[in-house]
Amino acid sequence: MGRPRTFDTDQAIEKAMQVFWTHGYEGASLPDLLDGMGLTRGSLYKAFTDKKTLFLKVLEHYEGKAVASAVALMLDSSIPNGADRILTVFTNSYRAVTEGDRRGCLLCTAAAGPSMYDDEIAAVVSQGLGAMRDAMDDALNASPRHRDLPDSERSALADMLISQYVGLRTMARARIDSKTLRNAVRSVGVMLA
Amino acid sequence: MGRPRTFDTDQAIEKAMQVFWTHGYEGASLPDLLDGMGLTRGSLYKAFTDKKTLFLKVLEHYEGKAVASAVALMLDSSIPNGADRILTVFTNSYRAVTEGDRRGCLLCTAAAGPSMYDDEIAAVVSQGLGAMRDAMDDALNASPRHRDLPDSERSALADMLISQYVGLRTMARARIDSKTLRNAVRSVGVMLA
DNA sequence: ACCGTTTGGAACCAAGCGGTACAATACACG
DNA sequence: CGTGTATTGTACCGCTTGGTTCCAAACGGT
Repeated sequence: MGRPRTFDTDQAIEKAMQVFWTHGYEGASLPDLLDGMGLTRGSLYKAFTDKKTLFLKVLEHYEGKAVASAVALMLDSSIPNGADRILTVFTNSYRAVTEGDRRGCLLCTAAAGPSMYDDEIAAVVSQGLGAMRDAMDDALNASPRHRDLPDSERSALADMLISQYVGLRTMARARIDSKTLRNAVRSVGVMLA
Repeated sequence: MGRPRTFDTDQAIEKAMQVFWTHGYEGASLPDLLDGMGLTRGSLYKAFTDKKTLFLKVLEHYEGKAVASAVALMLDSSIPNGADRILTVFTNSYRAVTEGDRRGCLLCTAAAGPSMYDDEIAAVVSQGLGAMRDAMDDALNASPRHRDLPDSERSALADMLISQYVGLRTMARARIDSKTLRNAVRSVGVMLA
């Protein structure tokens, strides 16, 4: 009963994700979101409570999409060497830049911004980055060169790789020269080889 | 002639730097700055024109201080092995966290934020990170293990290291578990050793 | 002592923010 | 075919933002 929604919720979240991805959390104003999502204030607040709640939904959506696909790639046993899987994630990040996508990673941008002072947002962001890190660790376990490292050392290497990932995507957003990014990825490859 | 300033300009910039460092550029409101600098709107705008101009001065101040000292460390020949100098920069970043300083690096925070859409700010930030990168390259030239690498490979390693640095300091700001940061630094040490 | 300049401080400004209230609207159901 | 209910669009809210203006007070030079 009652008037039915004229928009699809998931689709609206997807569009909101694009806006937040481009502008960041605090950089995305309500008008930006309304415009990008194609709905009005009333509908947005009815469906998503407020901006922060919407952002949390968007973060979940991002994790279920971008993060999950990176994680899946790193667990993909059709690439036999886990180090190659990790390198592919880095290469993909670089290729996004060459294809004109300088938005970087939504999680990494959020991690750097003031929105991290909010505990709920911080928790979701940390969780997403943690999932990436764990997948890297698993991938290292499928790498001949790293499989036999002591657990603590392999785990530490995963920590270094997630940090490297955050740095790379942050610098992509910062419009750092793409040669620098390319070389950074190349060196990751050399290090893992 | 005329009434003299009752505050010291450099000191005011130093205080402004603390505010920007903590809150980031867009996160620092005028009241935040006025409060932290201990002066009023009239004085601030008379002395520094506007917020953005003040931030540019602050960035220069930061580069002349924090960046310059990191660069100096990486060129310090009293530490014979350049790789050790680089690792010290990373260790120092980690130690800042253990000492309760989660503000990260002013440049890295700016790099991730929307202020990078301003060309003047982007230029100064890129220049600062570039100075760090070049110093890392120089330090690698003073490392037995890297001195004899082909130029392109050593340069690519410097690109990877600056990216690693940005990632580490971004994650520090993002309140990522300090063990993760410690392990990332440890792995950098292993990689360079 | 006076004059000119520049300060510090508060009042003020328009614009933009996130968020709310409410009337008009459009559909499902009895 | 109403009637009820949820959604929609809009006008509006209070607050904060960065930035300007104005003036009395404070000082240096003559």
